[in-house]
Amino acid sequence: MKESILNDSVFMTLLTMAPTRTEESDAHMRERLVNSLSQSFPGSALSRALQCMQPESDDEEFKLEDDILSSSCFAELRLEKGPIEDDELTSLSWLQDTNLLQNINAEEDEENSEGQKENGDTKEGNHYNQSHPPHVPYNPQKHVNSKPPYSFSCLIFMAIEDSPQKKLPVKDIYSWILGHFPYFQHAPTGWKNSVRHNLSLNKCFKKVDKDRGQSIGKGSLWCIDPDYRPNLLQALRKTPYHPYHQLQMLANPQPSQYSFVQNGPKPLPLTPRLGHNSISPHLFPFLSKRLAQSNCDIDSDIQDVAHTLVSLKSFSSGNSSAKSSDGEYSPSEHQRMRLKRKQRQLTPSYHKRRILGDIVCTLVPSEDHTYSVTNVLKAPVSPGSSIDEEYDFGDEDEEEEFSEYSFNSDEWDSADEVDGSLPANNTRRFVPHKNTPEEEAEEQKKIVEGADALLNLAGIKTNGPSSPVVNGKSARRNTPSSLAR
DNA sequence: TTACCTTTAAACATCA
DNA sequence: CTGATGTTTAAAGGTA
Repeated sequence: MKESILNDSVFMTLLTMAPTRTEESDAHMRERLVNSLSQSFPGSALSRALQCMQPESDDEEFKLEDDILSSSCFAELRLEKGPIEDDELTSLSWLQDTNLLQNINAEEDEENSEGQKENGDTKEGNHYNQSHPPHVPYNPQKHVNSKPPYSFSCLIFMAIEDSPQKKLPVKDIYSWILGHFPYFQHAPTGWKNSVRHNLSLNKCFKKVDKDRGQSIGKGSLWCIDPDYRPNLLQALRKTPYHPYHQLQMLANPQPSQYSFVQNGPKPLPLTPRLGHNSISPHLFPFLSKRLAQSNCDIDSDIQDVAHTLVSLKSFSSGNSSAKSSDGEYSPSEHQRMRLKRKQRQLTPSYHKRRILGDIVCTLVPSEDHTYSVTNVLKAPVSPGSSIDEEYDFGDEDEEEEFSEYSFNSDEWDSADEVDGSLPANNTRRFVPHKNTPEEEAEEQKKIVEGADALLNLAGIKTNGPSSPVVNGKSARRNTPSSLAR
């Protein structure tokens, strides 16, 4: 299954989080990073690229082979090792985490320890209702004592989606859950109440009008409200053990996973176990098929972003004239436009409403599948985040292309609003925003800094602007939210 | 701290 | 009448 995107957060992180290491630790880190990643992802483009990226000397500026990066580390990494959940890439600290360089090839140890833990559970008594440990891939058939990491909404959604008719009576929803999540066979009976409670209160589910000729006995058939189906898909996508979660273990190691004990770091696996948690066609024949249909290929986004960043960096660092006398960076207009386009596509306001197949990407959890979710799809536009403003390049030609998704909340013509609430049809007018030359210069500077950051993260020395260093760590780690402030 | 979300429990009504 | 189903309310815990 080909999925996942390099989302706005990732992009913003790459653009803004300039890694800062000392020269000594930089070379050391690079070497260890290459070694560890080569083991974790043998033969991957990432490994090859990292191998190629080892500079011959510290003072020799490393030349990046565009095709290596653009062809692309991210893309192949995802294809080989499974797609990556959006949020997982937001933290690139794992690249700098020295723990990453340790404890390779300990997967079997964890499997064993997990097995021992489970045995211990049985010895010590059942631990039902325990949440599944975050660092262990969840297998519903295996971890029968662990409470599934899915909300009841997701369970119901999966059950209904996994049915041929996409509608089920409560009884069959029970059966599906019991069949796919044996945990509930021994769980307290209250879960059925919870299922009914969810069906009743959650707006994502609705009863099918009873067909007179079709008697199913007591009760009604339940189905997914088409308006909210994308939200449920998105919620499912965000669950911790969704197939796109695999690199989470690498990207955001749980504290317990890498916690140091007195005798040193406990060896725990870093090698991703991919495919463990996939929506298995075997377990979920209809669901897996439908989810697959809901995905889209956005590899080109990532490749374009990487390629454009490299090109921009190459331009700015390799061509001294790229920086004009007044301090403004002048990347080629073409590249700038491409980057802008990608940037816009990856900004929250774009993503907030960007529909990937059937998946609507929301940043607000309440828009996923909550009881109170309102008119998410019926309101295709909403006030954009200030990130858009921050990264609005003010190009009018491009504005038209993206005005549907990105806009500034301050720029709304609020004539339709009476008391701050959206008008009934949620239609609002957009007034294009124009940046001042100063803003544009600042944004261009950020692009170059971002390219620097990306290359630095890959262990490539650059001559570009860098962030201040404080104790070996970046003095300022920008996040999309901090940028928005 | 607050607001919101999710889960759980419970009471009650309706229906087959 | 019984049990399944559906609705509603409330409380507790988690999270942003």
